[in-house]
Amino acid sequence: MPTFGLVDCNNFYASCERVFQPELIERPLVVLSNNDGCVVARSQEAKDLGIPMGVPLFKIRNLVRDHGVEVRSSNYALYGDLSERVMSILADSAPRSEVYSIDECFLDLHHLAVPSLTEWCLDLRQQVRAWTGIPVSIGIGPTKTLAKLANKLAKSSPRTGGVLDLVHHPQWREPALRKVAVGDVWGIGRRWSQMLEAQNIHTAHDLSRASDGWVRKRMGIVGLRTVHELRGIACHDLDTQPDPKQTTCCSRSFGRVISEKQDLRSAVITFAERAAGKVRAANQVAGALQVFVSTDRFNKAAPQYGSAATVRFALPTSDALHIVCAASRALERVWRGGFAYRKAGVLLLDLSSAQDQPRTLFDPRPAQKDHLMQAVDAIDRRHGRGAIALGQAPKSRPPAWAMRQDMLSARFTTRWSDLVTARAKPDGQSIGE
DNA sequence: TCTGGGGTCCTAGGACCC
DNA sequence: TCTGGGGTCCTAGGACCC
Repeated sequence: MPTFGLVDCNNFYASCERVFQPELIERPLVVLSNNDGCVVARSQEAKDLGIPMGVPLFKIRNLVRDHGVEVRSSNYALYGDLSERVMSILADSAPRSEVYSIDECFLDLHHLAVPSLTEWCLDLRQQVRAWTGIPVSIGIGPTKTLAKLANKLAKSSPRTGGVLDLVHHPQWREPALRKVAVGDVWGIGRRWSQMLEAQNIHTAHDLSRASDGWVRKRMGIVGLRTVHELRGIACHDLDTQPDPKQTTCCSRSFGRVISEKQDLRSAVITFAERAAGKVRAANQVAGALQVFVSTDRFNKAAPQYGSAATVRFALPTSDALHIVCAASRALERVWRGGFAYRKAGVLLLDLSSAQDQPRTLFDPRPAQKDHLMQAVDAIDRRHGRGAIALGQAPKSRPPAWAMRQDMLSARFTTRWSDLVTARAKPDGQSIGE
């Protein structure tokens, strides 16, 4: 029987913050989205206070004040780095693995010759914890969907010790399905959850017993796969070599609204440069570009406007000069004066590998241009993103559209200046700071 | 006052072709 | 009064994920 393991970091962003700020341990802690807008991660203590996922910070101000909740801005440099460390341990542990998200990894545990898979997973948990400081839970199932479900239960019931195996304990499968709400099943989002509840389907178990025909009609082939997976029929294999990306995006909400074309332009140009950098890092080229802008959708009093424009390149490119020029032209098409803009973004579309591009007889890409971009990328790698920018990029620092990040912790692992220092106390007894 | 960013897949409908 | 069938490609929108 196929045996999938799902390793999921517990309260990942909150756990990352704690690794280098031990004063946060056992305290209610939330991490915010960009612009310090919504709660995107919570420590267990914060969950216990009833702080929901995704709630805007201003709606829980009283809770934060009354319970001394610690608040941090998102620190993706830190989370990304710790994620890589966790994932490299996991990749070494199993013959095949799939990094599914910044805090999740599927493992192929099928051919693992160990006496007890549960014991083996408990050891792996310990190892990740000891080497990175990050706590994880592990669910095991005959399908990815059941591994996800087992993981959820492993995390929520302490007596599992953080590991639940539904492959070698098939008798636990039905009770497990009965315990999980239908909306918590992997692949069942808000809309389908509402629809299913209205049909008296409340748990994963109820859903697993729905008829194929009905599911196919109401939820399409995607929903049917989920139902089959709940029954133990694997529809999704491990994706060890994820397909190269088809699109890449760089977009932001601004720290405040913007009405000047020049400010919007500076944002769009910066996003275009960053998106171009991402595409070059993946050794890809883009066939087209889209710029989108919008006003503040939450401010019902203000006049609303949103638009997007697409520009196709004559030849696929990753050259920042081409991409910025195209973004600038696209902005001319979507810009309308008299609105307060809150968000903009640049999408690069139709990505393909930089290698297998057909060359044309009149190829307008001199090799020198490639060298210029390589130099730009090298400088950015050495001195940090944005160290070098096109002449069109913003001069004001911080730019008018800058994000709010008022509670940012240090880049403990990716910046020399942010390293934690350990120092022996004068009495020589203990290590502090 | 204050509400994230970056992706994937599927489906339906229209344009167009033979 | 009567007006094909089948295919592809493209796009927009809707569902989902973290």
